[in-house]
Amino acid sequence: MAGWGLHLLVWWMTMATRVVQTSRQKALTELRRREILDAAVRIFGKKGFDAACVGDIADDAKIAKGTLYLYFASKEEIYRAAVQLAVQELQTLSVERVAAVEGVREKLAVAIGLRMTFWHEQQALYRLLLTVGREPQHRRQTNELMRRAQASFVEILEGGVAAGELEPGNFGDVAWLVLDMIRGANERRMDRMNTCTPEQDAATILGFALRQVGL
Amino acid sequence: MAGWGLHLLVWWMTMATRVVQTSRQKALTELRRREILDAAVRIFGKKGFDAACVGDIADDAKIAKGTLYLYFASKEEIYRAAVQLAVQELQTLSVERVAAVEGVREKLAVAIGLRMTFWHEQQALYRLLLTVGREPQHRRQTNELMRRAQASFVEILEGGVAAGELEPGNFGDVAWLVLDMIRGANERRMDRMNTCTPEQDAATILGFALRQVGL
Amino acid sequence: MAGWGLHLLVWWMTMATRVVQTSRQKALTELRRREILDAAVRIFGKKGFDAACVGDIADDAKIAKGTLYLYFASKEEIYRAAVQLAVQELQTLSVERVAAVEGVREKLAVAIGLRMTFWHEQQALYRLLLTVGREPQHRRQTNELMRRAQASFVEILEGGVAAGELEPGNFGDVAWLVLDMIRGANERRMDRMNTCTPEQDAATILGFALRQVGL
Amino acid sequence: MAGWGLHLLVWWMTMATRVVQTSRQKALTELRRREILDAAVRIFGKKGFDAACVGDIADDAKIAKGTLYLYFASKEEIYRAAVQLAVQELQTLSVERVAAVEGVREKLAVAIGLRMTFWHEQQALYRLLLTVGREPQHRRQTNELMRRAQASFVEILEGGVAAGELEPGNFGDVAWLVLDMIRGANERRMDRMNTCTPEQDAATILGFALRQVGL
DNA sequence: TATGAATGAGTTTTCATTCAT
DNA sequence: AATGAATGAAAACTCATTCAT
Repeated sequence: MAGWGLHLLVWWMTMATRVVQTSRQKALTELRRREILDAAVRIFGKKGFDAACVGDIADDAKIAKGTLYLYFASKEEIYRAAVQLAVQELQTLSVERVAAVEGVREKLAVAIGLRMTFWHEQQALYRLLLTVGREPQHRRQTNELMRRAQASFVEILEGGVAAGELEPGNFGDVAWLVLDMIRGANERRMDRMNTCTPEQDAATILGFALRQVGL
Repeated sequence: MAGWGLHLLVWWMTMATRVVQTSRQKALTELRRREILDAAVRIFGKKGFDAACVGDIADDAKIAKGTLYLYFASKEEIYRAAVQLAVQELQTLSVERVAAVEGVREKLAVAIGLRMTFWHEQQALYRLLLTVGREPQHRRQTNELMRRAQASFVEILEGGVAAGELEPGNFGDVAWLVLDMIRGANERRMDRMNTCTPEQDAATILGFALRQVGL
Repeated sequence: MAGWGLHLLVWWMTMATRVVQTSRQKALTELRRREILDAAVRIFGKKGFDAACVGDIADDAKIAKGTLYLYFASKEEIYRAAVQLAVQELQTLSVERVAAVEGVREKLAVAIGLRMTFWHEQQALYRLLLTVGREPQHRRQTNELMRRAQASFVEILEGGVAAGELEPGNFGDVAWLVLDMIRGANERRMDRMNTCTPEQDAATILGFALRQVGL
Repeated sequence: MAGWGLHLLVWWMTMATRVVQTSRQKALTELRRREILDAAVRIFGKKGFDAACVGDIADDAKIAKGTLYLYFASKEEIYRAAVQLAVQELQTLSVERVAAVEGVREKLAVAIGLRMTFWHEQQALYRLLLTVGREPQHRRQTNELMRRAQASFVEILEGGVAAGELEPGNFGDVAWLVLDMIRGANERRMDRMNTCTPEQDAATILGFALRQVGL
């Protein structure tokens, strides 16, 4: 009974301060979404999509289960948003860093190195992509991300041709080669089948890539 | 009493046919197991481990749900058996075919080509490995299989050194390179991101590999 | 294929000797039923009615599951037959032994002592009555058995009145008293809450009973 | 910023109502648990442990199957809680009422009478103890309860010795006698083999008991 | 907006009974 | 008469999602 009276009061005060709230609200909402996604990445990465349950994510994010559904429409949605978020970050970072250096060799080194260290630091998220991302219902999204990553490597190599540093060639395959190797090295490190540092792996992969394009 | 004589006769004949029965029975049992595993591969491959339900597999195998449990103790068990079966087949085939040709170049070509076409023909099963095999609970088994595959490539390359066809080198990394690329090419074909034939892909990968070892 | 030819032959020989068989068959059938019931008592007694599964009983009886159903129509039926069998045995034995002695005191001693030792030796069966017999679907049968047992004690006591050894009284209650105590003592022994021998318990119960009827 | 002030106010009021909420919540939870246990007692008592299914209990309690599992971890747990609850109630009541009267004779009369009427009013629960309680998996818990009940009767009798109302004797057996008879009478009433009122039965049993201890 | 109790469809697994051989 | 593979109905339990507060 007292509960309701209080609720009404709160509601009234909320209304009264709505103008101030609005912009703050938006920021808070965004913050909450981030917290939830961070939790989701940790939990999905640890348990896989099906084995992870919404309650686990809510607990990890320190909110109630029902609250999750104020920010995301479904478990699926959470997954998709989590992946999107991380990949966008990587993509932005990559474009920026690659643009900051000169020469194919350097650009390749930066792009490969960034990917290796980024995923190394975001193991939970990478695991998520590896497992959940390969499941039938998420395949399409994952492929789209891969395609974009490949395109960015092709772009670097073609920039090299334009600058006269490189002979023209079938760069599509080389780009895939690089991505396949980054993925392999990452997985092996996560599964402890690989004792190199991310930097050493990056160097090896760069070496392989350069040899393929004749540098 | 004629009765006892008869009993003995019946007993003897029963024993006599038992041998026939037993072996026939065994064959039937083995057949059913195979049918179930084939169904399992199809269903797991299509839906992933968790999303696939035991009833789906039973339906696909055209038997009752309960019957499954006469042949396998659990869903897990079915998965493990399905993977084991296929991988054993590939491994045996690989060893045999590789031994049948001479020279590193040839051996590599055979090993890569076989893997590409084998998985091309067993797409459902490959999908199974890609998805289910990466889930946390199956990681260990999958890694073990990968490790064995890598070892077989290293062996081929070291055979080349022994035969004086190749300079010694760090073949471990090259072996992983090859496996990573096979995997990438396979996945892309399954996801229709790749329009080459398995044979063309195999050729590309062989080219990359040979360039890395200096042939 | 050979299997069928053999089966036909056996069938023919079976037909040919049918006359001889008939009576033996009956005896064999009865024997099998007994073997099954013995197994059932062991298994039901150990696990309870629901937890015991038909396969366990078949295994214990060293026959195939399907064969059970040639002798009994259902699990229920097996249970009922098992109880019936044992109780009939006890009843027959009791009547016989009680008739063999003279005097209320002696007859009571024999009836109580027999029940104590009988159930002590047939613990599995007793357990069966205690657990399964109290379940709703078996209540009626169990009650009928108890009623008969009570009647036999009343009969002994009334025989004493007729012989002038005892004053008339409400023997119904005393008879129940005796049965309740026998049951209690039996259960406690099975559950190791009681360290007396069955004979000591019988003596205690007899003492209580005699005091109640004024002997 | 007014905004922060508001937040603090809301936080404080939330805390303030939380105390009220919490205790109300607790009461509701306890209520639900009771409703479920009542339903469980009815259903278990009617069908036995195995035959009763969780859905039946949920239906009877007018909640969804899943809701049960918010209050109890398993079917087993529900059973244990139901028995515990009732027995605790009886035990408390018994101690209290027995302490309220003077003299062995009176104390015995109260203890026996209470047990007879309590179980008469709680037939469903008594049935539960009789059937489920005797099943192998619950034997231990049931025995423990019996042992405690016996001890309470022994205590009454020994109190009589201390007060000089009774000669010392082997009260253990007499205590079991009383419990065995209470049980027998209860069961017979439930099975309609007995037409006395609980009070008449109590009187009969008291008479038997007093005669055994020489009163 | 935040909560977490409630829901019920859906999952794996068991087992009494049947039936082709 | 004997077998044991096959069946499928049920059971216990889980969890994404909803909704009253």
